[in-house]
Amino acid sequence: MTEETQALEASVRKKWEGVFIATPSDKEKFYLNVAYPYPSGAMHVGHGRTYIVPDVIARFWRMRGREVLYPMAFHVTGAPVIGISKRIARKDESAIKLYRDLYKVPQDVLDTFTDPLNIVNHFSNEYERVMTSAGLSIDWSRRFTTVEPTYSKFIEWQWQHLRAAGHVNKGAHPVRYCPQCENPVGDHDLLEGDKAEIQKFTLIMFSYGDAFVPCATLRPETIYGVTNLWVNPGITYVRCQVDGKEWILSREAMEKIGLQDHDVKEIGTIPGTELVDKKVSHPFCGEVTILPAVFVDPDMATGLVMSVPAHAPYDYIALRDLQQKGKYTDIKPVGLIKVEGYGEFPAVEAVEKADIINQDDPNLEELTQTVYSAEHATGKMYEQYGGKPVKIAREEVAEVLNEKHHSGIMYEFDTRPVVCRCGARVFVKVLHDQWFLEYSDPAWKQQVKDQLENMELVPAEVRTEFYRTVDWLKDWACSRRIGLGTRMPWDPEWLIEPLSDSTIYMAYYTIASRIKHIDPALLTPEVFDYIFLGKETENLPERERLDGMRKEFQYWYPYNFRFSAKDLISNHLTFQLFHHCTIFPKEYLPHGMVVFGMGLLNGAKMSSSKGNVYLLEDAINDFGADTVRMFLIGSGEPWQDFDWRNDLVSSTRKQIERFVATIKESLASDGPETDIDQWLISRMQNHIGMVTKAMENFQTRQALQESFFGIESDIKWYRRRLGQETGGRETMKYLSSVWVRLLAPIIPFTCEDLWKDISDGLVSFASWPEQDSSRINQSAEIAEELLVRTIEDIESILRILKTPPRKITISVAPSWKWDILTLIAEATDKKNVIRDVMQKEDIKARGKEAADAVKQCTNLFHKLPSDLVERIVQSKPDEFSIFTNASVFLSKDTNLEIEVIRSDECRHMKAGSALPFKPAIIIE
RNA sequence: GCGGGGAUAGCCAAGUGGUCAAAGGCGAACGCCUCAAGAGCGUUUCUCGUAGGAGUUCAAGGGUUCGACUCCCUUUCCCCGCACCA
Repeated sequence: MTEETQALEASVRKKWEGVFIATPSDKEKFYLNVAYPYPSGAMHVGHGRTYIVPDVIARFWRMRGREVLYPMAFHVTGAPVIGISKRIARKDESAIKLYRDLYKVPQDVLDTFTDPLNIVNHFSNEYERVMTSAGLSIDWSRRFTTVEPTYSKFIEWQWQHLRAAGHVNKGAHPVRYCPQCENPVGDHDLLEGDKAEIQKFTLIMFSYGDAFVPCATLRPETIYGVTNLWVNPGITYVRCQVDGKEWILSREAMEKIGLQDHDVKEIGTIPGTELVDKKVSHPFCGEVTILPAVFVDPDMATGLVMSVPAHAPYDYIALRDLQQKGKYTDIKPVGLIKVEGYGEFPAVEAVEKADIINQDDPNLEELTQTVYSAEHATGKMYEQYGGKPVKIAREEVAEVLNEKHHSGIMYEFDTRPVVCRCGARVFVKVLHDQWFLEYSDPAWKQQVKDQLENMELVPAEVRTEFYRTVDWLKDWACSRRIGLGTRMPWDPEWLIEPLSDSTIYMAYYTIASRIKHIDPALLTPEVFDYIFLGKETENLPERERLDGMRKEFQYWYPYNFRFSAKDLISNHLTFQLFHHCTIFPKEYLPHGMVVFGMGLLNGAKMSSSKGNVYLLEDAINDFGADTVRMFLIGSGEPWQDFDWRNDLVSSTRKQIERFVATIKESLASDGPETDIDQWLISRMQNHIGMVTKAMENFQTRQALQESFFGIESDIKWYRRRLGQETGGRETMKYLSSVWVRLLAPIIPFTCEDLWKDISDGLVSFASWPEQDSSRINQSAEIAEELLVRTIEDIESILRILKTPPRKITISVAPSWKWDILTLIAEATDKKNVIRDVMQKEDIKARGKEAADAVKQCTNLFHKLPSDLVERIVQSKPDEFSIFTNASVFLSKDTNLEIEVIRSDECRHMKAGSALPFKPAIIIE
């Protein structure tokens, strides 16, 4: 960025200090907000777009005379910064590198990062500073963080309402858990296994004397087909007391079970070999033998497997291997499921058909999948086992087993290993006393769906995704042990989960600047009930202030639009609807949402951990804020993914410079007004209309295209038409004033600076240009259109002409050809129009010439844009005088002599081919 | 795997039945300007063409239609989400 730009931006920033503070007024309001950032690191250009797009919209509506509120706050609740501060405290290389080198945190500040609050405080300030330098017209007086006592009071109030509405309930919940960190771990905390899902196994308890041998299965309905158990003879199993009963299982399994809501105590060991050939029993399959098998993994579930050879390929293979050695030949598969396309023993058939040789065959895994999904999809239990579809039987059998036959649940990952960032193995742990938000509640879901029905969603395609998310949402565990945040008001052992505390804060913005002046201790639920719900209670404190807040809330709410990237559809954006529906009355429910695409950097995903980021501040320093803004806006519509490419940005800078030069030149212009001015002014009306419409629809890229390149190309033509002359004084003034205002939302620094030479006040608050239909000059536009098209044709001919040209003759079509075109254009029956036209006496009289003309005109009709045909047919431009008037220009432009004639007054054979709006061109 | 959204010229992207060889921007080439470079301006940028035209294109294949980038079906590939995490 040049020093000049730097100085300009600094001076404009000064002018903007404090001016974007939004205060309720007589004007209509426009309240937009964005998902607030979690300030754990520096902003990159991807964040930049997230906040710049809404800023463009905010600036647009401000200029259209709305009272605009664009607030910002910081989400500092949650666990990530705690991990970061720990890593920095223990001098973790990669963490320090990231913060010191990439985010450029000064060493003395970095030293304070051992306290997580210092991290978020530091970056909150950075965010505000960088956002300001990007020109965001944010009302900073409403800034807050989510750990301020005042905000916590607001959260407590919200949660009491949620609980009163019956949406918060207690339960147990399986989570990924790191024993070393003593904390649940999320995807981003994992070194390995981030795709692993928690599977819910049913433990089938086989009796072995007084002890249980638990086998874990995903298919409890197959218990009827169990012919034996599998044990790994190579390992040593443990005997332990689980909830007072003796179990035999692998050591690994014992440790896992211990995390899953069971009281576990080891009492001895038993080698796998000792279990071989022992009998176990279960009421559903009788007495079966334990057989040896090497495929049994002690680290998978219980380390003991029940065998259903009729329906499980692995089991069948293992059994076959033994039987081929002449052992256990009395064991026969027991079929229990009828499957389309298979006989009595699907697994047996599948294995034999696929020529599986032994237990190590790599195809076995896929084969198992095929058989399992076939059975799940179309399988039906045999009559003696209930006759129900597998899908249903599975649930029912599990239930019976749980209730009457000591079965339980064991959770296990579907892929392993799962490893925490700290290096330790991650297990499934069942957390007790978890609080849940019951998003599964159908009635609550319905409220959200009803609200979605009334909402404006941009782009329209996201609507189905929202509905699907609502359907798909299950209960959400909303309490945490670790992290920053607000405590559950009725159970202070727990913190409120960070996504759950950020659902209605848009309402808090409306009062954020005023509530700061009240002692948090006074902020009882009754206070918020009054502010947000208008519910009176006696002896409310600070009544005057509360009234002010109540008024302000009523003025701003509901918000008009919420902006966010599309990855938040499946959680935050939908959660906030649930919460709004519960807390607020109908008239305060959200009005609309705009969903953004994602950002790429030089074609690759932006990722701080991989170092593939470009900091917004660096971008602004390198190119200037307006260039960054214009590039981001121009790279795609908000909902499209965009790619920041350093190599393409610098041309944006040049475009802005070109714009500035044009405006300065225009303001200095003092020529007389000519006919062509009418055209330019007319075109401007067009652009104003288009830009306004695009902005109203959040099509910021379209708005930029129209306001920048659309106008620029008109100016090019205007200048070409003027030749050496200077532009008309008044026209140029008008153009400058309109153009600067149209671009002000996108490149506000540049426009603010230019505006001081155009009018008083700030362009940020200047009125948006109005389309003035009285200044639309149809005939001027048509005349120029005709000239442009004709020049294109002339150039096209000159290009392929080898002989040097001397003179151009333009021959315009006679009026009877215009009649033909008009008839064609106005005909309702386009198919038979040729015949109908030829019926006309005066046309018919012209014979073949007319027939050809009809054909050509039909052709022309299809080739020209339909709105243009309509306009020219209506106004019937006088082509002869248009070309005559422009002949000096044409002659200069082509550097050739120009003659304009009427085709019926010329004998040149080409002259007769003239058509309406497409004169014959004769170059000699 | 499941759900949602996509695939248009070197790149970004507009375009939902004839107006389309397909807007606009970027990039590139050439010309003008200049001592020169850059900027600026102009032209070109699927192929062919000594007259404004013709031919082949809009992921691939098939279909509907007088006519498809646009509607339907199938396939391939890409992006987003799949949860306790911001």
